[in-house]
Parts: sequence; structure tokens; C-alpha cells
Amino acid sequence: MPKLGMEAVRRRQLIEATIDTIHEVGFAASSLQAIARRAGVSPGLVAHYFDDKNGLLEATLRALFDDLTRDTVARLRAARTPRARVDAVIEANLSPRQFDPRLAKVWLAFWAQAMHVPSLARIQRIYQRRMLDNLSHALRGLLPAHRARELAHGVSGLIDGLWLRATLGGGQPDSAAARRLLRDYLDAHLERETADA
Amino acid sequence: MPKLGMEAVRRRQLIEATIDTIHEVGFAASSLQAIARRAGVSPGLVAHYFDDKNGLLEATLRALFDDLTRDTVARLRAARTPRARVDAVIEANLSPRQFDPRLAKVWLAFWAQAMHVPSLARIQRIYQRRMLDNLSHALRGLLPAHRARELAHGVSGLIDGLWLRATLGGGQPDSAAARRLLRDYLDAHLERETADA
Amino acid sequence: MPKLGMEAVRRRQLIEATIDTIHEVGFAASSLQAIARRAGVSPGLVAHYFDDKNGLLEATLRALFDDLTRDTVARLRAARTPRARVDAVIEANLSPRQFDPRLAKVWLAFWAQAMHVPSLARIQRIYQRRMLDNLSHALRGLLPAHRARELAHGVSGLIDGLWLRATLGGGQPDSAAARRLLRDYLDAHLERETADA
Amino acid sequence: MPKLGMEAVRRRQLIEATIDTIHEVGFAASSLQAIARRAGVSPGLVAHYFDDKNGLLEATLRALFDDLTRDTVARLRAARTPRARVDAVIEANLSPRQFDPRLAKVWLAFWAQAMHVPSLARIQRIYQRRMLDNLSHALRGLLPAHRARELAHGVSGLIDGLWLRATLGGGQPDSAAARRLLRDYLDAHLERETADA
DNA sequence: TATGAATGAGGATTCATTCAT
DNA sequence: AATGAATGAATCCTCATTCAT
Repeated sequence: MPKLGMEAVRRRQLIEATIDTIHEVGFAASSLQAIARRAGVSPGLVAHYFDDKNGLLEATLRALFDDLTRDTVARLRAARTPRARVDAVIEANLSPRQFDPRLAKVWLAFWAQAMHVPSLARIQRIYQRRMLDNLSHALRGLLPAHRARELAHGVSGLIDGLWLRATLGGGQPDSAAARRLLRDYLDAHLERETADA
Repeated sequence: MPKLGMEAVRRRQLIEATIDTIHEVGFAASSLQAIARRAGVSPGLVAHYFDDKNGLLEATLRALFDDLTRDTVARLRAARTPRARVDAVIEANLSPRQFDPRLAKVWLAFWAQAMHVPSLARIQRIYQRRMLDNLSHALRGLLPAHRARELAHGVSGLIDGLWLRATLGGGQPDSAAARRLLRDYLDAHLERETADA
Repeated sequence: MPKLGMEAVRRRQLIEATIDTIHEVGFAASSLQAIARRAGVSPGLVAHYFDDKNGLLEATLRALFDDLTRDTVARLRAARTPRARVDAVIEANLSPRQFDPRLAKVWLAFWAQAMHVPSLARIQRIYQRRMLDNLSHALRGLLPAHRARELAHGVSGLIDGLWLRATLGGGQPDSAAARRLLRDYLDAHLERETADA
Repeated sequence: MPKLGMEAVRRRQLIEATIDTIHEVGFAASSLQAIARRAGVSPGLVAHYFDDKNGLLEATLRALFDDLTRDTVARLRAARTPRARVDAVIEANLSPRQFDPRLAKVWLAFWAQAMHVPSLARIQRIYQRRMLDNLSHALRGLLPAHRARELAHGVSGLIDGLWLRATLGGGQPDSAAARRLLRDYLDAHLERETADA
């Protein structure tokens, strides 16, 4: 059975199984055995590819994160105006994909765990920082620096909060409603700033 | 020589120990033995007062929740205008107490766990629903019903999001900054609605 | 089932089971499960009384050591002359009990292990040092200090070597033969020293 | 591109890695993967050359043993008198090489293990028997047969005991001191036997 | 010849829970 | 009311071994 180049396949397989398992039984009940069974491999194989359970968890969070990053980067690259760049960040983070319970529950489980596992905390901080920076930078095309920074905090807070409530609450508000609320939020604040000037 | 009122004392003792333990080692590593040791009682005692581990966890979340509810109710009772009632909800949910890592981390751990434990999910849904209702109701004094509902979603999302980012991110933004952002958010939207009229 | 004061009983029970297990299957194959099964208790109980496997092993070696120490002390106390004190040490260390394969194999397994486990190495060093000191001290009643020290090295070496060969070799020489060889060794050297003078 | 004579190289490589590993982490912790890693080969290769772990261990002990045998034979061949032959055996078994911790610890680990592994026990018995025979034979040139046999037991016991204490005890007595003690032992006993006659 | 993939059993340990006292 | 003894299942992980390439 041992074919060459299995590594990439097996890693992907195990990461997907980890996501599915956490989704179904929760973080605390996600044992290596359960994950391996779902992936259709023996539990010992995890050590072969990820050293230990923590290695697998870290790789899984990183995979989620990289996926979101790729989406964000693609949307940013296509945006031509400051406002379009702000919208790009919002669209990426509140896309239907991010509201898919399979992924959303896993993200949340990792956020809770990150507070006690350094390797996860590192990834989490990068996520948080990057969203803020992307928004700040885009908003600086529309507002003075300190106002841009402040509004970036508001936007990222609203993004995460709406996503959190949807994830916890069983779908309300959904992706579309969340994006609408964010557009409103932006419109209200940008109009106001303009009026001030 | 059973002392009177021992029950309340012991229950409080164990709930506090649960909070401290989750705060320090995380949800997954919070064993009954660890909690009992911290409370200075034997592990068997948990069964006596809470049936089993889940009972203790549920009681702990409920204690956190009741505390927040009491604070909210008190502030609402003191409010005299619709806007003051909205502010009361915001103040309660973004008070420095809610930013205390000892409590915040535990809340978050419970939110993540709630998705897989019905008894916790029930409390979580009540929390989410109640905040929305309180805000909706207050805002209906200022806006048409459907706009009030929508703004309530925004406000509660922003509350939870700012709190989440602060909890995960090590204190930024803090309680005061979060409340300022919410006041801004309200001002911007209420001005706009008024201008529309 | 849980009676008070079980601790001493259980500890003894588990230590005896450890000795029997190492005797029968060797150190490397002595799993906690095997030991617990032989003691008639569940594997989890080991943690209750000895923290972990190492704690049990350490307690076992210490029990062997204390037993030998008690025997040695009793014999030394009864000895009235320097030569009698030397003989006491020899008798204790080469008594039939020390040639009992059940104990001898376990001692040897521990000596081998001690080189890699600090907690065992400490006990081993005390054993080695104490035999040497007891012999040196007794011989100083018969010889000048530096000769006493040297002869003590020879006697303790011969004690351990004869015991080792008997343990490894299936009984040859036995306790009686070993003690005879040591008497000869002492006689030859003491005569010689006296003749020198 | 299979190189010629690869077999001997690989076998030697693996045996050396086994010795180093046992020396560093002890017998119980010496896994095949650890040994293979140190040898710079894959774990599967062990099966190729030694069938299984036990085969590798047996080959390692045999290598140690053959080395000692070669040294002993060479010294015996050079000896011209009975006493010189006795000294040859002592010199070989108490040479500085035998006090090198790298080898000494491994010998001891094997002795302990031999009591439970027949293939090792066989080698161990040959070692023990051969030393005794070599000494007996040489001493029969100086003493009556039954006295020669008895003294041979003493000498071999003292050899093993001094070596054991040095190995366990961190260097005391060392090779030179041990050989001196054995010379003394022989002198004292031979003088005495001669005087008796 | 040699590798790396893969297994599955077995290791120590921890855990929630139960129960006699 | 409260304890400490005890269990047995489940945890993660490591191991010797096998096999296709």
C-alpha cells in the first residue's frame, strides 16, 4: 500500500477528518482515534505526519486560516477603490462559506482553545491583526489616519460579532444580512465624516 | 454537625473553583479532580451537589449569566428614556467586569462548548435572545419597528464582536473604547434615521 | 469496599506484586497493568498510592533496601568485636534471603535501571556507600586506616561479585559457599597484615 | 547500486548504534526507531539484517563478548607461566576498556535482561563458565585441583564485583585499583597455600 | 539494498463516577 | 455532609513489525 508522495494526500485527509470530527462532536470529544477512524487510517499514522495531536490541530487551524487568507487576497487584488477594498475584506470574512456551520463551529472551537495553547494563539493573533491592518489601510484612503484606525476597529468588531452570533445562534443573521448590516454601518459613518468636513 | 446554609456555600465554592480552573488551564483540561482540589473538597462531593460534571458546568454558566442579568436589569430599571435604555444594555454587556479575563475566557469557553451540549446551548440562546429583545424594545421608542429590529442586530453584533476581539486579543479595545465605539455607532445611525424622516 | 486505613495494606500489596512481576517477566515487560492484575486491583489505583509507575518502582527498591538495612543493623548490633562486625555485614548481604531468585533478580534489574533513573540511582549510591562505610569502620578496629579502606573495597567487591554470579548463573556459588569464600578472603588478608607487623 | 561488503558495514553500524543508544537512554527506552535514527538508516532495515529486535540485541551482546574473548585469548597466548595466565584473565576482564562507561553500562543492561531472554542467557552462561574455566585451569598449575577451583570462584567473583561497583558507582575503584586489589588477593592466598604445604 | 508508509497492539496515565464509611 | 478508596474506560502516544516500491 505505501505509495510515494502520499504525504500531501494523507495530510489533507487527516485535516478534513479533524474538521468533520470537531464539527460533529466538539473539540473536547475529538479524540485522535475518532479522527483517524473517520479518515480511514490507523491512529498511529497521525504521529507519522503531524508528530502529535497538537501538531494536527495546529495544521488544521492553519489550513482554515490559509483558505480565508487566499480568498481575502484574491478579493483585495480585484478591488480598485478604497471603499472596494474595505468591502473586499468584509465580503471575504462574511462570505457564505464562513457561515457554513461545518467551518464556523470549528473556527470558534479553535478560538476558545487558542487562549490556552500557544501554537494556536499565534495563528489567532495573526488573523486578528491582519483583518485590522487590511481595514485600516483601506480606510486611510477615505479618512484621516486616527479615524481610519477607529473605524477599522468598529468594522472588524462588527464582522466578528455578527459571525459569532450567527454561528452560535443557528443562522441569524445569515451571510447576506450580515453584509447588509456592515454596508449600513460603513455608509452611516462615512456620510457623517464627510458631513463634518 | 452539618452547618446551616452549607449548601449555598459549597455550591458557590465549587462554581468559583470551576471558573478559576477554566480560566487557568482551559475547558478541555478542567477535570473534576482539578476543580475539587482547588475548591479544597473531595471530588466525590461534586456528585452530591451537582449530580455530575455537566451539572456543575451548567450551574457555572448559569451563575455567570445570572450575574450579567442582574446587572442589566438594575441598569434598565434606572433608565428613563429609550436611549438611556439602549445605553443600559450596552453598559452592562461591555462593563469592565465583562472584560476581566477571568470571566471573559470562561464565557468564551462555554460558548464554544454550547454548540455540543444542549443544556449549555439553552442558556446561550436565552442570552442571545434577551439582549436582542432588550435592544429592540428600547429602540422601538426611537425608530420604526423593522428598523429597530435591524439596528438591534447591529448593536448586539458589535457588542459581542468587540468583546470577542478584546477577549481573544489581550485587551484591545478595552471596556471604555468599546463603549465609545458603540455610542458612535448609535449616534451615526440615529442621526441618519432622523435626517431621513 | 473502601475501608479506612487501606493505605499500608495496598502499598505493601502493590510492592509485592511489583517484585513478583519483575521476577517473572523482567523489568522491561513489567507493565502497570500486569502488576495491578497480579495485585488484584485496577491499574488506576497505582496513581492513587504512588503517583505514577516510577513512584511504585522507587518504593519497591526502597522496600528491598530497607529490608536489607534492617537485617544489617540487627546483626551489627549483636556483634561484639571488630571481626564480628565485618562478619555481620557479610552475613547480611550474603544471607540465603539475598540469594533467593525472587529478590535477587529484582535487585539486579534495579541496578541496571538505576543508571538511567535518578530516583533509583540515589538509593543505589546509598547502598553502595553504606556497605563500604560499615566495612571500613569495622576493619579500622583491626588495621591501619588506609589498609582498612582498601580491604573494605575488596570485601564489598567480593560480596557483590559472588552475589552477581550466583544470581546470573543459577545458584553457583550459593549463600554458604559465598560466605565461606569471604571468610577465607578475610583470613588470608588479616593473617598477612599481622605477619607484616 | 549495491556496494560489495555492505552487509558487514551495516551490521557494524547498527550494533554500534545499539550500544550508543543503550548507553544513553537505557535498555528499556532503546527502541528500534531510536537505534535506526542514530545509525542513519530506516527502521525497516533492521529486519533485513537481524530479523527482529531480539536478533539485533543478541548480535550486539555477542559482539561485546567476542571482543572480550579476543582480548583474553591474545593475552593468554602471550603468558608463559601459570601465574601469568591467571593475570592475563584478570587484565583482560579489568582492562580500562571494560571500565569505559559506554561499554560497561551496556554489559550490565544485558546481564539484567539475560535472566529473561534465553538467547542472551546462553551467551551470558558461556561468559561466566569460560572465565571460571580459564582461571581454574591456570591455577591448577599452582594448587591442588579442588583449591584451584575454589580460588577461581573467588577470583572471578572479585573481578565481577569490582567491575560492577565501578560501573554502578561512577568510577570507584577504577581499572588500575581493581587490578591491584586482585593481585593482592592472589598473593595473599597463594602465599598462604604455600605456607600450608 | 533500502526506504518510508502503515498498522494495531500495548504502554502509562487521567478521568468521571460510584460507594462504603 | 463529606470523604477517600476504587474502578474501568478512554486518553495520547510509542512501539515492533510488515510490505510495496
